[in-house]
Amino acid sequence: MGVTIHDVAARAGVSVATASRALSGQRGVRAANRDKVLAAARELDYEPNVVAASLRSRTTHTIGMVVPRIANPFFATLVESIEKRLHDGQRSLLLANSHYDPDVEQRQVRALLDRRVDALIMIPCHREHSGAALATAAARVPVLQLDLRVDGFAGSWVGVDHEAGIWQVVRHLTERGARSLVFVGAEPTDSAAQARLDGYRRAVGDGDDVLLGDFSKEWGQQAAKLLLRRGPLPDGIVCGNDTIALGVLGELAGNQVRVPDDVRVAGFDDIPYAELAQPPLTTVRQPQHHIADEALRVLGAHLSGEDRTPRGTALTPTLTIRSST
Amino acid sequence: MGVTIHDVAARAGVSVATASRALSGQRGVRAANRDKVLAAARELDYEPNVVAASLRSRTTHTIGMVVPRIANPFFATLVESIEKRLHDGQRSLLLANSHYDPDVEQRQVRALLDRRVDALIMIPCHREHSGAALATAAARVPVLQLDLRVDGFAGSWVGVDHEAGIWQVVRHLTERGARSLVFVGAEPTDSAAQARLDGYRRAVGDGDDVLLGDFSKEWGQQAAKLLLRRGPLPDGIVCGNDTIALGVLGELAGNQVRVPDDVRVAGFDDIPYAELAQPPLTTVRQPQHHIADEALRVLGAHLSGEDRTPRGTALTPTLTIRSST
DNA sequence: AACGGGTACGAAACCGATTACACTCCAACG
DNA sequence: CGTTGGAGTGTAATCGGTTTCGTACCCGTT
Repeated sequence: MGVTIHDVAARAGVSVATASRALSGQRGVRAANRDKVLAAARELDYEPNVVAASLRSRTTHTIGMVVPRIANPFFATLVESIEKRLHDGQRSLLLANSHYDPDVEQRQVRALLDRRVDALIMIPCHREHSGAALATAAARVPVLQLDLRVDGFAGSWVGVDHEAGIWQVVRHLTERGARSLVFVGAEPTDSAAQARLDGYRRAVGDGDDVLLGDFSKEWGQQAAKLLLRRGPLPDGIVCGNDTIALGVLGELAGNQVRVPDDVRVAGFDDIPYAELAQPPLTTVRQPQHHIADEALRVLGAHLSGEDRTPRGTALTPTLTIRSST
Repeated sequence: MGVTIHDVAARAGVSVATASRALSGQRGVRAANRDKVLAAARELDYEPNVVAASLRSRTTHTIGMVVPRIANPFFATLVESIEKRLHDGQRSLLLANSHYDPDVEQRQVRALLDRRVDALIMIPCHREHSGAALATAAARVPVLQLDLRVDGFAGSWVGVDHEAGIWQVVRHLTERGARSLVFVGAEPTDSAAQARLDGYRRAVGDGDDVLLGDFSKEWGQQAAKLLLRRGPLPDGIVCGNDTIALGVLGELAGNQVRVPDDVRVAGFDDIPYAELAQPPLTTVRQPQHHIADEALRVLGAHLSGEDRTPRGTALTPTLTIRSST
């Protein structure tokens, strides 16, 4: 069952070695022979067995990717971009979800390494606890951290400058006349939460007002309730991401608070639904396609062995101003 | 480089055959030997080479999945559910994106087959043009269509009863007193678009009013503009999916049309952002986790060889009523 | 004519597991 | 007491490619 390279070689009247070389496009094969092999392959409808090739050549043309939550539209867009570029380069994507659990993440990394992926792209779900998994992976294959990163891990990373993003938001709100601000973010268990919080604190200076939960719409709703109960609203609410911001907007709308008249609200990420919110959400756009491009550029350099020196690349996000501010 | 099963066998003082049997948990190995092998494996930090095992055993413990668009939150949730269940069953997921292009889809299917996936889960992007890819795949491995399906293809399918969903929406709107309805859907290139359109036409009967574009927010906005320009609004707008509905809501809000007072709007899918819309969107909830469960149940039966008879499973979606109606 | 060097090619080793097959041992059975 | 049968084990074949290595050949130099 199944046509093998032996059949192709036999039909072309050459050895399997020559057939292999011809099929993989190596030089050192006379044009006439190469054509015979390719013709034979076509006639027999030959489908190379990638598994066998992987075993001998020790490369699977497969990249592993571990993501905290596939269903998060920001990550999903990133996955889509990466997958497209891999497919264009004849590689495949083994995708795993960590569910924001470092233990699951560790198991997923192990599973991917067992499958002998050529490299690993990881969005580490925890600033500290993702370190172990990342280290074991890095000992075997090139590893790239995407978007998030692990504290003190000396490996490559590609993402955006979260601090700069928050800085832009704060400046924008200040220019619009906001005097009092609140930051509704997430506990800094991952590096983005940390960087955004740091960015906010540095931008605002003393007397900063900060509420921390997680990156969910539920937390946004809850935080908005808290703010409403607490007394007079601030002039502006800086949210740790768009999902929180959407939760905040929803809760405010339910309480007849007008945005941006009564309070201005801004998010982070520019997920597709930010634009569709009522009012459309001012947010910080992450250049996901650039991130994906850059990620595969760096990873490609690591894979080809040209340049294995760890490299951190921070792209600058851009403020997207809409009517919520 | 790397510990092989030979090293483990040598250390345990048994043959590689016995080591292999012990490690894969087959019976026919004396307990004492099994323990020696497992101990040796642990001591040497043995990592089985899955690629070699796949070559010989002709099974990769890998499932391929082709999705029209990963970034679509509905599909992303489905992918996440499937991935979780596969991981629990020690399998991995090779993910591919077709970008709604049957040619790309075909190439992706080929790539997955080359990688010798054990089975294929496919959300076929086109009612007709996806048939060829699906057929070539089905000739080699068990195939399951998810959510969408190909006309006239006699293979298994798991999804929801789209017609019943639309039917529920129409009845709900009618009960709320809506007399005139419009359907804003997508050209029926995929089976869901087709089924939802059919469902609407059947539910409403003659004199139905239908606008067809694609499943994007942009089309929703455009359709809303069209309706506004056209004259008096209908009592209710039935949207082909939530993304369209969100586009419609956005455009209406920008034109001071009140929902649900002036016009009621309903969507389909219940993506996470449906709840966050202003007003929160009435929609048809697809039971994605049930779909994933059922999908893997059917696929599991096909894989184990117990039951290879094609099976279509239509789950019933449930209407989720929110303030947009 | 002898030699050096590069190209083309085939035979065979190799990647690291699984598994077919043969064999031994021992308990159960007639 | 011989026979049967199943459990346990090892040897070697096998999966289907890639890659190493040796050889043959060709061409240009000395």
